[in-house]
Amino acid sequence: MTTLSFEDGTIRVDDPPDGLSLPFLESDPRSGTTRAPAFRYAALTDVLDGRDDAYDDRVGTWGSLSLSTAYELRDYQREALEAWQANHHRGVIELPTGAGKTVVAIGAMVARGVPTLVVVPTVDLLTQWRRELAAEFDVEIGQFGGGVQEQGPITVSTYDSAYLRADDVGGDFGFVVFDEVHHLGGEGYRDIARLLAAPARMGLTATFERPDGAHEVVAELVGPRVFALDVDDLSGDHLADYDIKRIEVGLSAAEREAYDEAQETFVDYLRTSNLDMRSGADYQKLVMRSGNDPRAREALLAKQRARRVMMNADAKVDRLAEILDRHRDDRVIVFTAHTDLVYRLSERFLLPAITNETGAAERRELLDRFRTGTYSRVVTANVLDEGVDVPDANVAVVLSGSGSEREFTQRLGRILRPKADGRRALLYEVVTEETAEENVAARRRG
DNA sequence: TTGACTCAACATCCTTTGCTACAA
DNA sequence: TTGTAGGTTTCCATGTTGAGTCA
Repeated sequence: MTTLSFEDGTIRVDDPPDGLSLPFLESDPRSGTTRAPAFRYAALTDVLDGRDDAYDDRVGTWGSLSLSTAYELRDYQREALEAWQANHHRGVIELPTGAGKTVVAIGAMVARGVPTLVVVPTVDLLTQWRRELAAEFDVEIGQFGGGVQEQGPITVSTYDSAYLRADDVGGDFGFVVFDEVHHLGGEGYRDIARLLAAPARMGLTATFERPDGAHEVVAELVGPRVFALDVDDLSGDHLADYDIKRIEVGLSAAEREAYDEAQETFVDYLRTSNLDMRSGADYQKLVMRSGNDPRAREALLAKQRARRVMMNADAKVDRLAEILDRHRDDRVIVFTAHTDLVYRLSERFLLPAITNETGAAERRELLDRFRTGTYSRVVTANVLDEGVDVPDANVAVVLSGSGSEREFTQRLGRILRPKADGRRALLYEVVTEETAEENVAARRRG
């Protein structure tokens, strides 16, 4: 009889029925068996069921869990859950930060009632999920990551640990939830989803699409986007109303000279080297050339000098002074692109700073003080963009940033938790005029 | 257990012009 | 005609994280 079993991230098929031919089924001459990548398990059983072939399934033996929740889903959360269920328990749900993605996943766990793996990008998120799940469910919550390797009926794992464990435990879960699922498009991380057999799959993110197009890979591994709401769909109702104010500043004479000089070096190289610069891929080409072409390298370094000048312009610091003054009674988060500037601002305005160099303990204490109101301001580069539970603020100042739509959405999301007094949130975007930053800013606004 | 360290992985990185092939 | 997409061969720098190692 045909037998299916999980083996090292694959589904091993012994004695396949006659005439069974599937594009993803490969014979493995070394062991004399037939195999499929584990993530094809659901498709494989669908075909076998359709053919009325009797088979012995030793993969889907994870049993069931009896779970219940006290959560009352909001309308849109219920819709999201139903859309996912209607798509055979696969797919990505796109909801803005603060819209309660976790709750949707909890609803799905209750509905499925099978051992579940939750995969998250950071240890911080791992802790949050564990806390939430432990409060909600009466089962042991396991953990892979942060120095702990304990499997439970429901287990929360970092992407890194999941990558290391997937071929081993990939047959133990009937449901997998990928938080911040856009990470799954990364070259290495996508293997996690390939090595898991779980037929039910849910991806959660605020920004599904990736500039490199890898969301298509994610859609193949987890399922297509089945439900999406953006910030504007929920603002005023479940999220705070907000305004975006764009402030343009100029460069000083010295900065302008430095910027123009560097930019000219860059553009000049493009002109004389037959290099079009229309997409990220073209930029990548320049990077490759710079490996053995000194002129290309010089052009690239010049471009970086120009970026530094425009993103860290002195006038931005002056403008920040005014903004901080105007919002003396508000809770403000200041974002930059470079850590240098974070420390410069921290010194000048006596702002608590958080960067990658800030240790875990110090970071926790700082955010705690921000939460309780001891601090009303904080300055950071990219640390607080994602995966950290950031206390509520109502004013964000984006002094500089990348052209990433995702980064912008995440930063905006930091001020959108509904305000008790119904106040509107406010995001300042400070842009250096007559520089490439105008393009950068346009790109991130989609 | 903690802290300092190293390493690997991931993400971003984009001028203003013309050319070609192809689809609508 | 008009508009739009076009294709790929290991990597300049900066920011950030998780895992692993060692004291």
